[in-house]
Amino acid sequence: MLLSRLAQVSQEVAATSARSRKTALLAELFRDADADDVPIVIPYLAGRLPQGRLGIGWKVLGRPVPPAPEPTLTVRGTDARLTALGQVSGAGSQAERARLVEELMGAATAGEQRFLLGLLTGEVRQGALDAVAVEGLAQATGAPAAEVRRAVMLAGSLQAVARALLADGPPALERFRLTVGRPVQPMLAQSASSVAEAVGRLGGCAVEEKLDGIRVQVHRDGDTVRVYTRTLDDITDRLPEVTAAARELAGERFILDGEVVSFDAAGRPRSFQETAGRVGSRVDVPAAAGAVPVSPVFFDVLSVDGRDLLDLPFAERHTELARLVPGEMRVRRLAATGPQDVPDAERFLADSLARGHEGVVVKGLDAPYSAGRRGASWLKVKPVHTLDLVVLAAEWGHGRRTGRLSNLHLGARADDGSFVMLGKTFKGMTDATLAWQTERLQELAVRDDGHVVRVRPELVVEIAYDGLQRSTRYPAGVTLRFARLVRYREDKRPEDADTVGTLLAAHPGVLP
DNA sequence: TTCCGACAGTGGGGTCGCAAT
DNA sequence: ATTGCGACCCCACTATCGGAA
Repeated sequence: MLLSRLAQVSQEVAATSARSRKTALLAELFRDADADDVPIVIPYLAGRLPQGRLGIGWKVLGRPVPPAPEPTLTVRGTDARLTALGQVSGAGSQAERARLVEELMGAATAGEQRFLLGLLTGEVRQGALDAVAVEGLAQATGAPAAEVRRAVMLAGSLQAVARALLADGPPALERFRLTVGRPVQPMLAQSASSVAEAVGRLGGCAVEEKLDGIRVQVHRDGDTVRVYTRTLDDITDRLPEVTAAARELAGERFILDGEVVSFDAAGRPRSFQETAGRVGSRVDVPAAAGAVPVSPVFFDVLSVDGRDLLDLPFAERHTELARLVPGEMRVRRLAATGPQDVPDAERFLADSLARGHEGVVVKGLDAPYSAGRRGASWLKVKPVHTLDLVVLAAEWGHGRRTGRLSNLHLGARADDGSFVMLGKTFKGMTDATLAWQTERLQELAVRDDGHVVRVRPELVVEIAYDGLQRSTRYPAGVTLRFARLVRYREDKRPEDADTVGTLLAAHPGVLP
């Protein structure tokens, strides 16, 4: 298949807002593709590179290259060039990659160049990611969409399913079963604002401690253990403690779901930053493990001794989990049966926070394991803090926010009356808010460099956040975690904003 | 007809590893 | 040694489509 065809369809998909039309366009494209094209076509359409990291960003994509007059690039040829490009390493590699990019761009027509640029910079934005591709694939092959979706979750890969489907048709879906050693997309949680709300929505449920670490899926088949992240990357080699822990368990073949965290000598969880830094360390794992040892804490089991447990109710999966994993390696939990247990659940949440954890997850006892879904049967409850801060500047938005001031720079008051930047946020804004603040902030503008508009510090915003974390970037040495706008406080003046001092006092222990 | 679940989009901060300076 | 960049962890929230109620 020619790249120009793909670029053309991508543009058409982006031009329509109707999902049914997007699906139809993709289905038509898939019907014309070879099975071997599809593992490339699908990630390209989602704005993803099958190679993963390539080491090319804005800096390497520098100057424009004259386009080719006629389309000659094929999808597979382009992929081969990018694969070769990704394998360049060592001294001078950046220059060599830049040369290869220029060569590729020179072979592309103007339309193909636009598409490739979007692909390489992650700006494809056509409103069709994997979910729409699944629908299109179902339409193209006559397979039921629900079965395609399930196969994708179990395969952990849309590309693999697409190739099999286009080569062999709907019967190929049979081959995608839960398999030890092949990661599946993990089940995710939605948020609830309180324990009472969560319990009310779920009825019979369990309340589990929410640990602030790295989600892991652990597969063991005899002596072989593999550890995968939420995005299904294999991190086995970085976590020898997890492999050792999995080998201690009584079962020979299983898949467990849990969180990796680090506890200090006193048994309190280390901060997310410390745990994540440890898990990210690849070069000298023994040294990193010595400084910050981690422990797996499991909360679900997907498979044991060849039995697929995904469709069992959570209560039954937990029974299997308790049989396989000793209590000290399982997450703390409270069994609840309904609204009468809310006071117990609230005490459990308070206790979890006192122990240094993030909050709780309330889980319906009847629910199956919905791989890859942000299902309504797992509800996380975390405390939310709020502050009144001052808008110091705003950044021009991208994509659908082009032409709108979007990302706010947030400042707290200092003792001398100046303002200290604590971080940024673009979350929590409706289109009306965006329109209003674009107008209002431009009235207050003192400088616009085309990216950041600095303003007189006059507008007060109420900001919600999940906690304070250390920062080397911001002057106070701290920044807000997951800051989002609640509302503009037009009733407040900058002198009424919160101070750095009160913020630090509210979160003791964040700074040494 | 209205409601609501699922999806896509818009980016945030931190840390690590690699190459360039 | 330090700096810049990209990848990959954690994540909240809104708008929209289209099927369910």
